[in-house]
Amino acid sequence: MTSSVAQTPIARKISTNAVIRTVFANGSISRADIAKLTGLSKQTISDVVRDLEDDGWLKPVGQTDGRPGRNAITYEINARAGLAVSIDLGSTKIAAAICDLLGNVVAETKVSTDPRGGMHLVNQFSDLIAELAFAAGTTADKLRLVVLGSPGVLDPATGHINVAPSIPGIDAINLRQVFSDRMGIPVIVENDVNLAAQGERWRGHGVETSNFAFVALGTGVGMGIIANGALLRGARGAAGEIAYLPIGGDAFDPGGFTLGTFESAVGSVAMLRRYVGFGGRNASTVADLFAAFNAGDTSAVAAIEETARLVAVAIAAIGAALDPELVITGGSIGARPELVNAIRGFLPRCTPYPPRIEISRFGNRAALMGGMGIAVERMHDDLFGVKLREV
Amino acid sequence: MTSSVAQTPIARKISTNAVIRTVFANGSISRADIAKLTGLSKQTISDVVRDLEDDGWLKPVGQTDGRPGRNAITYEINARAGLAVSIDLGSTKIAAAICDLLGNVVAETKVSTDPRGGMHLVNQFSDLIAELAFAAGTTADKLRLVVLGSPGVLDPATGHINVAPSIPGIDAINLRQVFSDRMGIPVIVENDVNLAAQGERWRGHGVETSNFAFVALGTGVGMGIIANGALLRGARGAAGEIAYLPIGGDAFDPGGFTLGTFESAVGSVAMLRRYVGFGGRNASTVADLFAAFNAGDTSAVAAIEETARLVAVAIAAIGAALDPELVITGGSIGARPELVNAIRGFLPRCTPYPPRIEISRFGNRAALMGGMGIAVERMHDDLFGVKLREV
DNA sequence: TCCCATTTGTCAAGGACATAGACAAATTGC
DNA sequence: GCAATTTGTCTATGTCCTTGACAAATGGGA
Repeated sequence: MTSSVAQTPIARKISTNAVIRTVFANGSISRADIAKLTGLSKQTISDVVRDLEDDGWLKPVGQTDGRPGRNAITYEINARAGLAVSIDLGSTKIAAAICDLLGNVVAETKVSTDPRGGMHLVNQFSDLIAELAFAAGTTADKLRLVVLGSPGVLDPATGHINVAPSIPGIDAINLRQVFSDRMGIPVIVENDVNLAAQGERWRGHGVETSNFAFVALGTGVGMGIIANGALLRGARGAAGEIAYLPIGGDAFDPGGFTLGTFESAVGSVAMLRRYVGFGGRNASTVADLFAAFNAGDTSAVAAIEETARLVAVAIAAIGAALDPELVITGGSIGARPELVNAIRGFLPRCTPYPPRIEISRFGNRAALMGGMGIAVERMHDDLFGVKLREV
Repeated sequence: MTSSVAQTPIARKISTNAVIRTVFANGSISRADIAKLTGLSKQTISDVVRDLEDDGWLKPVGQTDGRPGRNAITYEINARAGLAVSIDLGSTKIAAAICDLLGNVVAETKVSTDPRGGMHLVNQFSDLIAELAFAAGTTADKLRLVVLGSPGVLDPATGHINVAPSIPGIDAINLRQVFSDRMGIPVIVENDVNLAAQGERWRGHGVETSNFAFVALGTGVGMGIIANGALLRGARGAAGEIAYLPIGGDAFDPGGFTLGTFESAVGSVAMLRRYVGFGGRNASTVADLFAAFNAGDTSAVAAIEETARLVAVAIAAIGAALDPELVITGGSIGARPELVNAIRGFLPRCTPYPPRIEISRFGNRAALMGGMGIAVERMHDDLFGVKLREV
């Protein structure tokens, strides 16, 4: 960066941004082609590319040839110029990865969650990051950003995790603040299902659409919403908390009220209870239940069909409210094709405009992917974004 | 505008935008104060203000005095420099208004809808606009934009109204295109409930919040959603079509399926049928029903309570999906405080985080207000907006 | 009444950034 | 080897913004 005295930085910022975006979109490209694509003059492009190369963002990678005329030097993004961390905090496992400016994974790992929770998790995160940095051939001080996915409801403004029943002590500290202070870099905290939705938007089934929902079905249930191309968090960060949908039970029943009417009806506990209720005797886990289903156990078939019926009604409700083009399912139950096929069967019978249903492309890495997507996007914004002065 | 050869227009555009926004936010203001607020130099402000005054956007209105130092000339937006039309097309009435750049209503009227529909409506609109323009002391060719609110589901991309059962022939033509060609200015078509939500966001109960829903209850039911501060339309423009919520009946019942399960349970027809079912004999209209309620008719009380209970469940479902801070109710039924108070009573018993409930500030003018809000916003964008080149 | 501090708004000089066009350098095809 | 083509730099020019000097206008106090 030229150390200008803040004279007219905006024009150069816009030009720089256009150049970077063009290189991102086209991969290896010559200055002449950048000029053609951006509509800026050759001179301006040469100046901007020189600055970007001096600062390490771009690097020359080769030459054109085979066509008449002088050969051009081609440039690429220097992917290593920006590294960030994505962490998916689960109640039993922590997954973490380092990715570069282009979103390539340069190191990834997975460990058991420290059951003591609270500050012990912060220690675990920073150890994990040091290991990953070493594996990636760099050091932690070269990292620019951490995105942390966590279960629970969190305040969109402060990042404080208000409710996270499955992880002890995490709502007692401001995890974002503490972790950020420890690392010395910004930390973004986001609900894990919201991250999964972002992951699908970034490189999964959601790349083509701006309106979809990610529905996670497992021990608990949750939803991440992409609307108008952006994550929808709601007023208190509780958008997509479909555990409380008044479906599958009496909304005024105090039991369903506290646990969540819908979660009480379709969570893994409910499925197994339903199986037993139908006379099933061969399953004590959800995996057993699906095995029984595939073996033709009529109680298992009935339990799964009934669950699918309720999920279809929930998707109908979501469709009436949000009109998504697509619903992506994930989680230990939501990723089962047996269930999803059953849902696909019920859906057109309870809503006139059924959305498409797909199973998550990333399985249990969806939240990790989403964190990387957010990290890459945020790095681009921070490094090359054009911010108009707020009046 | 100086007729520059597209050299570096972006910096001046940004400065112009900052000046205009500052004058909008502060009303009558001097150039020196604009400079202080924007952080731009006095010289730049003088240049920009001169251009804006030459082009008619700003006008000098007075002088400061009473303080030491030379008096400053104060400037204001020339509100008349931009006029737009808002039309609310209903099945029985058409409301229309002309507003200026500041959103002041300069002419307003209301007529019966031409029952022949289709092209006859386009004729009616253009006649109406000519009348309004005359009343406002101007002519139709001075108008910049029309915003038209209509019932029905419309395609966000083309503006074509796909479903509008209560208005004949309107789905057979591309109303936006035909009307726009007739008027020679852009026409924006939007669902009327969406417009009502925009109206509340602009100058109603929604000014303080970025996440709320407008629920219209009347002959039919509908919802407009403001999420992250913007209207949420969904993939097919059907977001908020809560007629199809699987609440108040069996979602798999073919009857409720086609008409809409929720609408079949809480629309005005359903309310009156419910009243009769409870033994009521003194109401043939919704107004009668509320009169009977206020007279202590137990059947009316039961019918309205049951309706409120179902609406509360629907709001619980919407809350679980969207987490709005506020739900605004409107429409002939939704505007009744008797019903809304009953809803307020039920809501905390069926959801742990009940949103606030308010009755629309604008009654049956909500959609008209929303149209004006969109028109003003769009005029600002068109006239002073900064558009970066799309790479 | 007069003078001075204060504020407004213009003028002049200078820097950053963009464009256009000329031109040298490099490459392919005949 | 030469012409055509393409790349990338150099030069000239113009817009836009900033800073600092300065004239003009005003209120308050001696």
